[in-house]
Amino acid sequence: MITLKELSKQLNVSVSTVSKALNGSPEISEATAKRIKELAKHLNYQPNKIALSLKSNQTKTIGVIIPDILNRFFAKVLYSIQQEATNLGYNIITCISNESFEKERDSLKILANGSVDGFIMALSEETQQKEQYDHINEVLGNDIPVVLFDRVSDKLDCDKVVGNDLESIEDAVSALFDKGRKHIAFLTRINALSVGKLRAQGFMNAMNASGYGLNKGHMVALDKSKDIEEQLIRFFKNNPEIDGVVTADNISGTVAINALKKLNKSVPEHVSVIGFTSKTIAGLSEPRLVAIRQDCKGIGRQSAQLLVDRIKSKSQLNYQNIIVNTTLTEGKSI
Amino acid sequence: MITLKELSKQLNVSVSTVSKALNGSPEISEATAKRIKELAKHLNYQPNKIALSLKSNQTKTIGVIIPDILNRFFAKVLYSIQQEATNLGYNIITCISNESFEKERDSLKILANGSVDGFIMALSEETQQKEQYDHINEVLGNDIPVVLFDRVSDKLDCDKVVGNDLESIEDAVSALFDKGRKHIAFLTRINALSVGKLRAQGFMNAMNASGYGLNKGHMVALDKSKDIEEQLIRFFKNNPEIDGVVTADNISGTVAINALKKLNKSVPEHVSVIGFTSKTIAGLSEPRLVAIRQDCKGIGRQSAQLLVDRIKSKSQLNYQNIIVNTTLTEGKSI
DNA sequence: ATGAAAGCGCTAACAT
DNA sequence: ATGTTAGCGCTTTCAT
Repeated sequence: MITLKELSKQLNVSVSTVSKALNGSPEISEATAKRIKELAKHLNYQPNKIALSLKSNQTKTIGVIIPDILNRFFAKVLYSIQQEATNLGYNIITCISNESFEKERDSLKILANGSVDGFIMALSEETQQKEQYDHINEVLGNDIPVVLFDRVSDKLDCDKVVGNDLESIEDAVSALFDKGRKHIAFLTRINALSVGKLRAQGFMNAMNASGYGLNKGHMVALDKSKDIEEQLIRFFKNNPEIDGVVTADNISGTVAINALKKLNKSVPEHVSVIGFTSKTIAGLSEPRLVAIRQDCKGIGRQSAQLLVDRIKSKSQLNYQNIIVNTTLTEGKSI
Repeated sequence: MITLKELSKQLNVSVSTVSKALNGSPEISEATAKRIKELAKHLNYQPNKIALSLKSNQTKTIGVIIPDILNRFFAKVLYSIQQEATNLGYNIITCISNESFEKERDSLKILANGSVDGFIMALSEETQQKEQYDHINEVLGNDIPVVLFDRVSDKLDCDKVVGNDLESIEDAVSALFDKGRKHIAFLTRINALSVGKLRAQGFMNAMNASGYGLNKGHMVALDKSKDIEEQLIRFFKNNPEIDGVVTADNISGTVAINALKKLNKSVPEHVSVIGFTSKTIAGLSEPRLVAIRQDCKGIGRQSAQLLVDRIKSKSQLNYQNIIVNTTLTEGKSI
């Protein structure tokens, strides 16, 4: 690894001269500047990032903590964050909490030791259940900015980026009404999450606002530890009147289609189904699932921009709450 | 942020005394050590990572470069790397090359400026096509160790961790033979990749070794830019004798089942299908796809261990080539 | 136009 | 047992 010292030695000038020349300071004569730059290029000199960080007290890296990398939503947001961060001159350190409170807290603590300039994160499921946010407030209290996305909490005072979860489910239910469906089921595997609750609320709002009223028996909180398809088959058997399905998570929609098929109910002739998932997963079911799709790219981009703005402004005032719209993908399931 | 200096001031001792006390040096008397430790804990002192890195010339972080985060294989390996790295006291900085040579080269270059102690990476598709490895050899030449996994190259002299790609396809074809299948198709969307080539070779080996011989017309390199299902329907129509399918990538298996259904061929009665994918994706098809499954956890763990060993040993000798076995998942598609 | 020196936070060899 | 000092690689103020 080649350093300023090394360059200065080879050229018989001082370290500070080299530093200034390389940084384009007008103090240095053109002639020496040229010599220095040439040698630096020739030796492929790269400034030591660590030394720069120590000096400037900023690392130009962002800590990203996501609950689950196998979830396409988080994977896509992560990719988008990385793209935008790169554009803005930042690296990212990624930690996966695996929905665990402890892992989330530990990751936060480790990275808060000067390794990153700020955090972008979605709360783990366990954190949202416990409603314990001390670890995050401590970071915030240390003047390290945090941007929360998707999995957020009212109890936390910071910047946030979320989808329009509630409205998107309302719109989906409306779409089912438009197809003449009346007995609509709401399936969820994410009842414990903030977004899960919002989506459930959206369903209740839509049903209450309709003439048909809300039947709580048609809201199914699936047990993730058990076979989803079995649970759905049982539900559809016990509730044969169901002619429409809307789901809050990224897998129930596909499984619902399979379950209905096994009961000889065809989609969309007998039952219409709208899921909450990505285009790719929606394409794996037959017929193709109509899905509520998050703008992952938008969420990632906005989160990164918001955080970098916050890092640069150094102020902790006027926290923003950005809402990114969902879209309904094309499909054959309604 | 609280520093050693700050502690030393508050306790009226020197910085070095504080440092030694906190690091458990026997030079310091028990009494003062206790005082120091107590204040440190009380003030929640955390050693500054950046300063430590500058001093020790090691960052205790690993750069991980993967081609595609939406690919469950890479996502799982990434998670496993992170777990193992955490155990070994390392953080990870993740970069997603998005299958681009340039992005891969840039990421490597940025992180090689002292930001990481070593790399774990899978080559991007473009890199494997171009067979251009200068950027990696430069890093290696700088004595920064690199561990390659899955997407590797013979032209690169470094540690490697791969699955038993060739044998796993051979075994899958054998399993189809055992079911009485004779006209077996090989589907791939990853013909350009090193692993794709190995898997194709495995298919050819198996067919050649069998009494049935190899029909190259039964090997289909799918065009990723076009609709996969359409391509498959056309292929199955033109080759009605096909009674067995084995695939090299993580999505063709599911799509093949759907395509066969549309042609009123039932799986597994008329055609047997074995895919190359994760348990979760395999579970989304009806009937459940039998799949060759990589030991992602093993690959990640071994890669991390190998890299950390290499970092610690400081030697660049006796590169290892670790092979991690695949397994065949249960399903109903054969 | 160039260089010397201090300092970012830490460790460690070397005094005292 | 405690303190002084130098140095990791860099920037920057203050001489010269």
